[in-house]
Amino acid sequence: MPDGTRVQLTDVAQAAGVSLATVDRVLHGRGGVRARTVAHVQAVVERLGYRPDPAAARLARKRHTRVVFVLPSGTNTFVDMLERQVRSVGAWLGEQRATALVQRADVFSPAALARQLGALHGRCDAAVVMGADHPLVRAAIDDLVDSGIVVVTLVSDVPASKRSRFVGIDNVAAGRTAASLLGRFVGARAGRVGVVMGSRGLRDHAERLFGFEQVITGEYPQLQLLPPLEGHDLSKRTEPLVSKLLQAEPELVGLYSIGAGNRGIQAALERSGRAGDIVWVCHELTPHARQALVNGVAAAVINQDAGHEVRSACRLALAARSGERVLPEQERIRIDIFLRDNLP
Amino acid sequence: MPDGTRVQLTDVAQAAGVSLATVDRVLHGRGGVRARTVAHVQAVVERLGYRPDPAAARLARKRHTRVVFVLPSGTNTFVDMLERQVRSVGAWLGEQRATALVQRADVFSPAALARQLGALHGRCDAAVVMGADHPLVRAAIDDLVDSGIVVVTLVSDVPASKRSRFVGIDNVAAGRTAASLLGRFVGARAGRVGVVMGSRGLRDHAERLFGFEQVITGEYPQLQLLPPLEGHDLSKRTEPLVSKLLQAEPELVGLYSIGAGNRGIQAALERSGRAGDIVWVCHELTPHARQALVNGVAAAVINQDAGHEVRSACRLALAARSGERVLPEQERIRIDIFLRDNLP
DNA sequence: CTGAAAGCGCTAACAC
DNA sequence: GTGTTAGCGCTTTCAG
Repeated sequence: MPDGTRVQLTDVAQAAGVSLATVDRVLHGRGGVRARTVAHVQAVVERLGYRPDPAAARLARKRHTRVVFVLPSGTNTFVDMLERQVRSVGAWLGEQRATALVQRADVFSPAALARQLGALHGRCDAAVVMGADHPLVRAAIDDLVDSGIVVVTLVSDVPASKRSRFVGIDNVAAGRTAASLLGRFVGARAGRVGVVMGSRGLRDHAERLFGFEQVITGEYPQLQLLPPLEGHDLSKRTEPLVSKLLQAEPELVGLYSIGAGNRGIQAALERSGRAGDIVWVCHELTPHARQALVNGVAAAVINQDAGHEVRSACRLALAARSGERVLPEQERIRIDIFLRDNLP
Repeated sequence: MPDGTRVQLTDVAQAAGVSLATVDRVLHGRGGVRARTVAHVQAVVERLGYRPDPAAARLARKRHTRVVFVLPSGTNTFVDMLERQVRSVGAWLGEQRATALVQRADVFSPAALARQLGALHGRCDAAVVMGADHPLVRAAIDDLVDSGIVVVTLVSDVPASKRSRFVGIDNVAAGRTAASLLGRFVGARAGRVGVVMGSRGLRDHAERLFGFEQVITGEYPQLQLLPPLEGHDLSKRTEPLVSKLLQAEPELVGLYSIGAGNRGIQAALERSGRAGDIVWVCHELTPHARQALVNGVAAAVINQDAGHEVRSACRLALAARSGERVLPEQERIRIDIFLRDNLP
């Protein structure tokens, strides 16, 4: 901040010896400007440390910024929570001259997801994508970015892509957290620990498993980790898997559920009569998980705040387009731990 | 929303049969308007469901909104973190046409705090106050509010006052959370549990103690709660207190530290050679608490996010003045639980 | 007590 | 390729 007064567009235009419109074109990459002029203006912007006034920009903007959320189809409660959150920020987004919209896509089919992303060209200004990390998906994201669409990944990252940001938690750390909690809650008892995941193919699940194994094998030698079961995030499939596990393993002292399908797991635990005795840790504070916590069936729930994630994705998507300031600390999604006592 | 288009100031003015300026005066309580006109305009605003456009309002506003944070003086690390956060949102506030400033006050002297609050009249538009809940303080807050200053309480509430909002956590729930964590971490071992607090006079400390006692006595009968020690939030005083406690109580299995002075507690625990063996739970993720967690001296840290609190207080203070929308979910401060594995 | 009118800093037509 | 200019919806003088 060279002097007391904020530097604004007119200052840049004057210093660069061009008009407001030209500066605006450069700043928004609208094209139709000589390469030399572009470079020159950019240099001046840089030198003067120009930052657009977000209030003025929003006020003047005619068209709404259209942001599309692409979420997994299916019956996942957490995804429904995300969708509800998108709806509930509608009015707030309206005030920022933006509109959000949810589309569902089959995440288990990368080709379908990629096709759906491809269809977004020209139909939105920003896309928030929750999907599997697959070469087809990555390519589709890169295409969107190349055509000027801002892409933010949500919950599960596609790190090799050109997405501008990832909104979600560090899943390795989340797995470690689950393990520490489970290990300490089990206490001195020795025994076996089961793991149920959606699929090894899902990046976030694999990462959580990795972190969980690290801590259990490294720090709780009295606990023996059983091979993970894959329940495809469906209660219909997790319930029989866990029932069978409970029968086969009388020594089971802990259970970690990495993905969805928790209603099935809860049912199996309750039916076995060993609920509360087996330390069960799961993810995402859905209404069912909440109830399991209150009933003492679940010992702890690791959560990522759906509302925070949606707001954060929106802010980052808008900021990427408008040059508005982002507060990194505000956008960091916490690994929330919920016990019966600190439920919101 | 009666029709597709947003209702704006001109609509209200037209419907009320007055000018823009008059509507503005009414909306901002600037006075100089006949009581009948005021009532009429307010009715129209209500009927039409008018909401000001925040971008336009901010752009047009000439004067910056001045918000003053009044924080406890002394050497409390958490308070320093709050102050640092205030500093770090300066640029962001600038974009909203606001300026924040920190003052320190002696919280242990209600009279001094009240006097300092009194001195704020005419020197700011909003005050964010962290202070003891005392009749003098309450009266000072009410005076500020009566003179048109927005008051937000921070961390420790003054519920009987006219403050417009409280930003902080539910401290009873925080105490319960600490107890559950401590109880489960101790496991099957029976023994005694110590408590160190700043003072019984501090509302937040008393509430935490209440929640903690509830859970320990109700759910962990094998744990015997010792009478709380008061260390005035100073390491100089907590260290000898805890040292003495450790000598007197060979059966000590858990320790809950409700307030500050954690460096002293950590030192005492480490010197005793029983660190890690005694389950120690404390509050606020200061650098020291963080280190204690990493070293395994502290089992868990309950936290309220200083950055979140400061941003939230600012948003609420500004929104109260401008009629801007607040997202209640976004302003809820979480009771964060940190283990070694989910540190930010 | 009330109204008219000049901006706030940027965007986006439209003109050159 | 580049410049001019009319707003965006509110706040705030300054007249009446």
